[in-house]
Amino acid sequence: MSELQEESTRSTRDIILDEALHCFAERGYEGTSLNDIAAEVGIRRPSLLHHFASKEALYGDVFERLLSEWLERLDTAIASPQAGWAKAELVLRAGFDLFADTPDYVRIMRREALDGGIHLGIDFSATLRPLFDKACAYFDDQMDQGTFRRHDSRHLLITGYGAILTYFSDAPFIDGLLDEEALTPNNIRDHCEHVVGFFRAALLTD
Amino acid sequence: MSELQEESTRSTRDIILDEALHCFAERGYEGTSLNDIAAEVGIRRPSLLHHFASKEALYGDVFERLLSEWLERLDTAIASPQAGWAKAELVLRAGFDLFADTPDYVRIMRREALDGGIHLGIDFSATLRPLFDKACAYFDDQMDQGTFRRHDSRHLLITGYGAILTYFSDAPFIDGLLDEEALTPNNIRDHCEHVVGFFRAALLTD
DNA sequence: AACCCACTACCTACCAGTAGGTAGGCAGAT
DNA sequence: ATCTGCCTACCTACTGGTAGGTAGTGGGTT
Repeated sequence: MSELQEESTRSTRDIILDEALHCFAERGYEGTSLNDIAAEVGIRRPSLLHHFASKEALYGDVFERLLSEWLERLDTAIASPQAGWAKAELVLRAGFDLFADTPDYVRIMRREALDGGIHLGIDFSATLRPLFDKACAYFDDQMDQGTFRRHDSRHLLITGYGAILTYFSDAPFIDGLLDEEALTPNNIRDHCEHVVGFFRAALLTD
Repeated sequence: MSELQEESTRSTRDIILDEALHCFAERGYEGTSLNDIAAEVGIRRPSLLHHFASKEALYGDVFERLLSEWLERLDTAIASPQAGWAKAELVLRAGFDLFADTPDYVRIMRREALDGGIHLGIDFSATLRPLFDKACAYFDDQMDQGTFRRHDSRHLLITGYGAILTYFSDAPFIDGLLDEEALTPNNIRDHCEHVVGFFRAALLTD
């Protein structure tokens, strides 16, 4: 009931964007046909192409929403006035919350990383690059000060990126390893606590 | 010259398997057409279908080779008689070498994890499950003995899996972050050393 | 009030191109 | 003479995209 009401208030364009995100995340760009998306929305393919010029344009818009939302949420976390481990933990948890809220984004992001961004006109690693460099500088600074144990900051960040993202992107596979659903709130929290504890142990010398 | 000679000695079937692996890894199952593979081999699509009953069958055979090779190489590493951190490091490095030798396998594996194994009749997480459980038992044992710092062994392994695999699977994306090619021997070695050092710092209390 | 006009959102019908897969023929090796 | 490996020609199903038509809406004008 409330869902119907919600659908009637959301614009068709937004509904299409949401369903397209889900389809692309689930089956990839090539694995998703415009018919699939249109069917999910409840309209015909030509009607969908009335709102978006082409499949590529639709995909581009989906990805643009992703990047802007991620940048916004991560930027506010990074801008926090804390320092030392407290700040690293805060950003780590912010990233975790972000991914937990938008697992479809994580999966589509990973697919794009796998494909090297061929479906997008833009080079999206360039978009995330400033964030990456800022984080590198922070870790280097903390390691210079002796707050953190010495590691190669760039490889450290890539390791962290992989450790967090994988849990969400490979959820179907992890389900099979854990014999339970990876993406339940409880299991997400457990994995978050583990990663935080793991990074704390690796970075702090106490 | 030597490549031509090599191609003439390898059976057509093996050449097809190699090219299919590469195409599937690069562009995914849906993103790869049988024409693409056939063209790479230098034959027509119907000739390819003379060797493999269908696209699914070909993909299944590619994946079967992957799993058997991985299991074989990891099993020998795991069966090593060492103990404590030495053994963990040995397995870590064995995994790294394995992935560095077969980056196409890593990418196809990741795609399958993303898709939840829909292209395979088998549940491949079940195939890797015994290895996973064995590794869990080892870490639990070491942590009980106090050799390693206490962590949740299952989440620890998933974190490690993500940290190592991501570097290879997302290489195109990481290229953009590092401003250099991720998969050069030098950079692979650097990342390996980082991951080993990172895990050592997280697991050992010294 | 009645009419007209432009506009939006949708539809059916169609296009060319490509997908995976099949049928049948042909050349060379055993 | 058979078998193997490849070929061309063809099939059906489906892809992204287009053409053209049709309801319904909202604002002016008469």
